[in-house]
Amino acid sequence: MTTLSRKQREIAEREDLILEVASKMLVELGLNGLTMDRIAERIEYSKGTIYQHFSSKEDILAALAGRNAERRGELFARAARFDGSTRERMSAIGAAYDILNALYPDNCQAETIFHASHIKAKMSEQTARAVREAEERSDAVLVDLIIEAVECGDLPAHDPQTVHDLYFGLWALSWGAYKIVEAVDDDELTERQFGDPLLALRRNQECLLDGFGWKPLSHEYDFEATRERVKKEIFSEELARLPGAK
Amino acid sequence: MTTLSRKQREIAEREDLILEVASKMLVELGLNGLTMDRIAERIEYSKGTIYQHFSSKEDILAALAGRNAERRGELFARAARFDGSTRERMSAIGAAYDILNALYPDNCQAETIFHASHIKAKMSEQTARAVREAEERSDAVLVDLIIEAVECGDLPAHDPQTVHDLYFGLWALSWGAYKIVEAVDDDELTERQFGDPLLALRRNQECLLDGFGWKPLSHEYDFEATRERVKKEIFSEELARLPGAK
DNA sequence: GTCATTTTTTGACGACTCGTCAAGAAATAC
DNA sequence: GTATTTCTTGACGAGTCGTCAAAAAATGAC
Repeated sequence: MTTLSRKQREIAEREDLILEVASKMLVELGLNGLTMDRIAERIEYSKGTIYQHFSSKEDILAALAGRNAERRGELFARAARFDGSTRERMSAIGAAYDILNALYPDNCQAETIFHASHIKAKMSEQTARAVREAEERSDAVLVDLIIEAVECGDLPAHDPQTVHDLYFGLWALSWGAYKIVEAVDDDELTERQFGDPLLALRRNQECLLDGFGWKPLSHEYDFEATRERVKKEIFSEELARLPGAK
Repeated sequence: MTTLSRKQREIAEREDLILEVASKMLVELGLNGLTMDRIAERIEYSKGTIYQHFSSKEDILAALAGRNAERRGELFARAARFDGSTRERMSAIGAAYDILNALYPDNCQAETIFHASHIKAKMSEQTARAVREAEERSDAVLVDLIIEAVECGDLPAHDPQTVHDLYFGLWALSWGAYKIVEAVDDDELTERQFGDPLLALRRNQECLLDGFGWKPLSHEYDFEATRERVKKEIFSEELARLPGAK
């Protein structure tokens, strides 16, 4: 019994190792730079062993994407439980998204690559569904909070589409902002006189919510202070693990 | 003389042909499905000939990206000349972006892939610069309009960062929205009960501009009507070329 | 401890890709 | 009609993915 579970532990550990190495390699060298031989070399197992864990390169991508979606769902759920107005809780989810990107930038990129490339077509329906379900759990937190805001009167909804629109808008804005930052080189960033894009994102999120009329509006309330509270009260542990934090 | 120019014409035509075939193949089969041998087969020339036009697969991507940025710049410039308030002209640019995506979805995707993958690293600085410059020309139209709106008082700017923030926000929102639509499968789209994502994008754009206080606000003015005017007065030719238009 | 059986690991292999370049084909010059 | 230049070709080396027979390790029986 102990022998068997030890073996299982070893297998699980190796799977983690593969994913860890793969996600770093992906960011370092891009999708084409991520090769099975190279992974095999770094984990000091042969290629055949990797194929016992994952059926293909795409399968590794899917595992990374799913893992990231799981984590996002967990962070979002914790953020949504923040003690404050519906709008403050939405800001908390914004903070959670920032933390996810700060803590696991490589896995966030992996999830994007998984969706962007024609990778899904190459995989089993089962694997694709697992990723999708994790993403749906994460999305549901956002949608539920918007619905709650409408129901309690914080967010006016003359139009039944409002919930969907805002959900889509926040997603597009936040995800788009992070992907732009990744796509644009560092030297191009300074060349185009960008300031802090993450600060710009926060301001745009608040303006978007203001535009939808979600109370309290940003000039009536200090949501930057809320973000600071969120970091302390909910994500202090995660922030401590951040490279920049000392 | 005529002989030489005929030859040059042939070469230019073949270059167009390569790019056309490549962009379609890219959307159809993804970045990995786009192979030099396959392009060669479809254009009925050998691989070596392709390499006389483009130094690598990445170089083809860069050409597609540059071409798309050029076209965007032209469409944006025309939209910015629309006869109306600064905010109406911004909606016109929104319409221009929609038209670009509708007319050349493959090239829009190519530009994204160009930025997303680690492709830039594999190219000559010169080629990368050409793409960047085309993109800067396109961006400048947007930024100039925002500056104009601040100067004429339509857009309040208590903060000097406003111009940059709004530019970044509009970019992230619009680009993010289109990429989400691409990334999500059609069946997933209905499964998640999405409505029309392009309508959702327009509403979010208006709400974002409202949130920034850009006059006139969307409840004071019918910007959907403006979009219709823009389509008729500026982009009627492009719209006629759209597959859906009859 | 030894040997048989099962499980795990390995890396050589076929099929495919990129980019090159010597040799062949075509166009041009004389 | 021939010599020269220019263009085009596809076989090639290097590198990739995923497979699978054979080797190695772990397990079980005595």
